Amino acid sequence: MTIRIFNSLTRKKEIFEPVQPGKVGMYVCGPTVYDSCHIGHARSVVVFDVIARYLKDQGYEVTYVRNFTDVDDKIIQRANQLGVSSKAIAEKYIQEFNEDMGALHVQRPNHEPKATEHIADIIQVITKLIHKGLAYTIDGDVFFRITAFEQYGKLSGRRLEDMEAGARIDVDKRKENPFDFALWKSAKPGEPAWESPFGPGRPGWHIECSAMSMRFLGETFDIHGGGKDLIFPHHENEIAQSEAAHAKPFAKYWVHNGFVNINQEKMSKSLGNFKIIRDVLKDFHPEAVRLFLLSHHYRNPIDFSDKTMAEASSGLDKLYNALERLDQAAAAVPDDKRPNPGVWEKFQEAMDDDFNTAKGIGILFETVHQINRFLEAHKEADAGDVSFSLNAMRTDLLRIGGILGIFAESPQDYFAKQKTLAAQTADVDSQRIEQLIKDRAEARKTKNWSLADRIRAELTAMHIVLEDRPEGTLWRIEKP
RNA sequence: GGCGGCAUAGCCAAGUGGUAAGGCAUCGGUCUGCAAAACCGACACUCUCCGGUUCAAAUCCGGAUGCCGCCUCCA
Repeated sequence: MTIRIFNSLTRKKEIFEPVQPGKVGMYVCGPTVYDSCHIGHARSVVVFDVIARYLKDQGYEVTYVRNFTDVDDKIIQRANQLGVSSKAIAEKYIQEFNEDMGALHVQRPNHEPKATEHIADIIQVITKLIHKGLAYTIDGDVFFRITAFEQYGKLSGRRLEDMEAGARIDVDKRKENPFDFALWKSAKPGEPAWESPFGPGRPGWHIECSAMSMRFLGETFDIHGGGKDLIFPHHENEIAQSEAAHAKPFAKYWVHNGFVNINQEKMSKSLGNFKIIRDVLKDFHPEAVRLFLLSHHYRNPIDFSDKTMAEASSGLDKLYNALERLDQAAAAVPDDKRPNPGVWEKFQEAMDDDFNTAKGIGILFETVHQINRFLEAHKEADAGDVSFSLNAMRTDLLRIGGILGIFAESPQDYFAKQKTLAAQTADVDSQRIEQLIKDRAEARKTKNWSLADRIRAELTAMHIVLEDRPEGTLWRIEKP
């Protein structure tokens, strides 16, 4: 099996060949922990979660590292506003992050380093850069000298000359070049600081990833990931620091995920259209969120809205329905572990092509369709060969679910949870509804259909939908 | 000003040379006292427009139009 990955560095799909055969080192930029995580963070984390899961499934020994930036201007600012320590802010939001991602069934990386726990590593890299003449010190600040790294701009595809024309930020006049960036920021009153050979201070943003990736993955590793917005300047600067310091290639494959828009608008603080993960999870099942995020190719932008989420949610219902039918049909049959040639292989093919989860999900639905057709055609059948293929289908379905991070629940639990979710979301007088349903049940018992229908109409006007089942009448809020 | 991306049915979306996956919605059917849910079936002679390359293009090249992102903290 050959995996092909779109490499942002070359802007081409390339055949994936890890530095060490059979092993994958993967570093993904995690959040700066100064606020709650939004759906955009979720996308990045879920996308790389799936990539890690898939590589592991394919037999690679994966070392997955995702950092927390826990010292930074925004954290300090937030801490000062609230009158607490930066550390307290960072810890609060790291915990929130872990809760949110846990709720989304995200598997933990092998290492989740924090910048503040690797100050020594960071100082070491900076020292090396200074010794090599690639960085310079001014009043306790240390800057990287970008002109000393000839290939600067190779990831983002921009040249220094072009950028200067568009620069519209206040330039620190002390710097040799306006695009030189801080490796170390000298201590200021009220800010966290560490001792260093260059004086007390704290690390700049970019250097932590160079230091920590080297600590856990070595000087050259396989996959470096993050959101598209990190390409410049963050990843560009990481490359400059790391390759200049070690004189070796940094990451082989650069993988960047696209943005999440909200109702076709860019999500931003100023527009006030941030969607916090915990709010989304109040309305939707975590696996519906995953299915939504993975229904689009990871490099394309996606639009988050009630409509698109509701669609993903319906889709997940359909998948769980099929699983439930399959469980019932296959219940009496001994499990056969033989793989079903076809379904899993097709899914694998999709994933091998730059982790095309959207295509993979299409295959999932196609399979569900086949299963339903089969079940319809063999309603009475329980013959051995028939059951065998069902079992194999089920195995494949669950294996695919294991990559996408869905089907973690039994269909029964899933539908129970969906119902609770719907009831919580809606503001209804459930007592009154229950009473009306009781009245209708009476009417139906005496075959008073006209009264029964009147009650149904009344409930419909209240946007309540009824489902008469053998075990009783269920009700739910009409889907928007 | 520089760099990059995208334009596929009512909507979402996959598809980088071989004759348009999948989902949602809609319509028809099975089921039901009627419904709902579930399932089955139907649903793009065509991929923004114009030109070119090719036996063959949604897919490659050139141009036009429209939308978006990055160049500043940002997943």
